[in-house]
Amino acid sequence: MDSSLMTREKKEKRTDLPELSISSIEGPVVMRIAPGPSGPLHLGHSRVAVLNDEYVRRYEGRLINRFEDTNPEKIDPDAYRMIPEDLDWLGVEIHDTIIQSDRFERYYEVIRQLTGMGHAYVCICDSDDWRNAKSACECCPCRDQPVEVQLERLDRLMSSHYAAGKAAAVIKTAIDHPNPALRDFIALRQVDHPHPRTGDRYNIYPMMNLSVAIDDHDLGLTHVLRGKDHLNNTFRQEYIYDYLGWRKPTFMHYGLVSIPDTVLKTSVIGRGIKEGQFTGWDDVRTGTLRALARRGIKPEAIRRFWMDVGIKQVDVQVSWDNLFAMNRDIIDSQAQRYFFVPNPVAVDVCFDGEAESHCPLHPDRPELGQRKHSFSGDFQVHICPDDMQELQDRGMIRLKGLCNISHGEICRHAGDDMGVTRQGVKVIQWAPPGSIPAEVLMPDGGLVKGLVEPVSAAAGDMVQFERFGFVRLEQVDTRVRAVYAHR
RNA sequence: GCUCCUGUAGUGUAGUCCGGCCAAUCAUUCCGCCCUUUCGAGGCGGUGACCCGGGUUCGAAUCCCGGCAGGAGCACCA
Repeated sequence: MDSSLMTREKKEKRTDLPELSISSIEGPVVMRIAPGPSGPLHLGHSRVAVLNDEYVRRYEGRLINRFEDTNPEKIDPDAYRMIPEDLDWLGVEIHDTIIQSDRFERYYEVIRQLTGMGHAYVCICDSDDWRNAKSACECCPCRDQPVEVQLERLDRLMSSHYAAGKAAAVIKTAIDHPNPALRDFIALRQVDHPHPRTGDRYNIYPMMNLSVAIDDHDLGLTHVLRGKDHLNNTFRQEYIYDYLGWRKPTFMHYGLVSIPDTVLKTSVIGRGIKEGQFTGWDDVRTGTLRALARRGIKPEAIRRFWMDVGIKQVDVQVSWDNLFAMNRDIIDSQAQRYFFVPNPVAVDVCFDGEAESHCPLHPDRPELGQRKHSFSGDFQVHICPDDMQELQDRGMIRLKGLCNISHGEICRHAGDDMGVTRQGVKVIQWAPPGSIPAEVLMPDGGLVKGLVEPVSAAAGDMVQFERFGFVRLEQVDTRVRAVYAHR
């Protein structure tokens, strides 16, 4: 038996998410993620995906991906393709996919049913008046019309008799509910905007509280896990469950996520791409999963990160440090080491002899072999400006894996005694003759140019540029292009 | 304004339901030291927190009350 299914002892450390309440459900656990197809997924979205996925795996249940595309004005048609790609990259296993724009008839059926039961009405008041009445706990004139009138109006609404914005189907809750957010809510309205999937076949669209309640019920969801920004939506949706006598899933709400130092908002990124400020959905200045993937952040690190954060209702601020630490832990043993010299300056070294440098491709894995460079007589290497300064100040520096060089009137090979490092001589990376032009794309969008020794890793690999940071190689041929991940 | 949710180190987290083993866990950050021909990895050590005030109790991070603070919602977005 899976030990995680056993009730934990009081003093036992929690290493996992808390248990789901499964005593009251009959079949398997069914959960869902419900992205709006307005763009690709970003780091914030990945939390709900990972957590749902983890639960479904643990209980051997099913995970449904539901595209919530009931607002035709906010849809990017590419998102229907990009989101599954992103989920796949994250390692989230989807057992079923449904699209809300396939289900308009069902939503119409339910709103008609609710109207017939007297739980919904069609309001044809000015929307401001309706809202103002609500905030004063008062009904608008439409609310108390008899059911026959409401059904008639619903027919008219459905046949576009009213102009968009002039009428809406409204779910009754309690007009004097103490929480103003819960007094009557719009369920259905007309939107005159072509839908990328259904064109102009439908122009009556459900609001999310209607479609979500219906779908969650129809799909047999047992648990709904989402952000607590949906708390009031849950309360609204529960009215629909209650009116129709539906059994409710267990609702769980985790705290809000704030992610510093990055652009997350899909609409902002989309606009930025159109206007040329961003290079695309994978622009490293954004927090999309595509951007993180490009930087070499592994999906396993993201998963570990969200598991560590858990499902508490406290708001959290994402710590890039923590995420990077988890990523470093994953990639460190795989990443080959290379010398990259940013903003290189040449150093001519006076030498009459022969030497060969030896640096391991990975310091902890000698079996991977070494990078070797041979020297005979005078030679030239490149080092970065800070190290040049150090060489001048101290008069000596050690080229890692090769030799020491001294700085006087001219620079000289100064032997291979490693003991000098104990006297504080710095050990630096250097670019041998035959190095390749390289540029590293930094998280702020800037480019660091330099030289890198010949690289035997391939595009797509993570490598560590020693004393610079971990990068993901994007191009390796006559030049090297890489994207900075973290230190 | 109203309603709801939440307050443990810089950040994330454990403990809170069922009060004592909590002078509070783990990770990360930061600072030392060791090791290492990287500012990576590894090892050792250190700094650092129970929002405040009352109450109950022999005993409160944990239970109760009151403050305060933060967040969310009050959309014909999701």
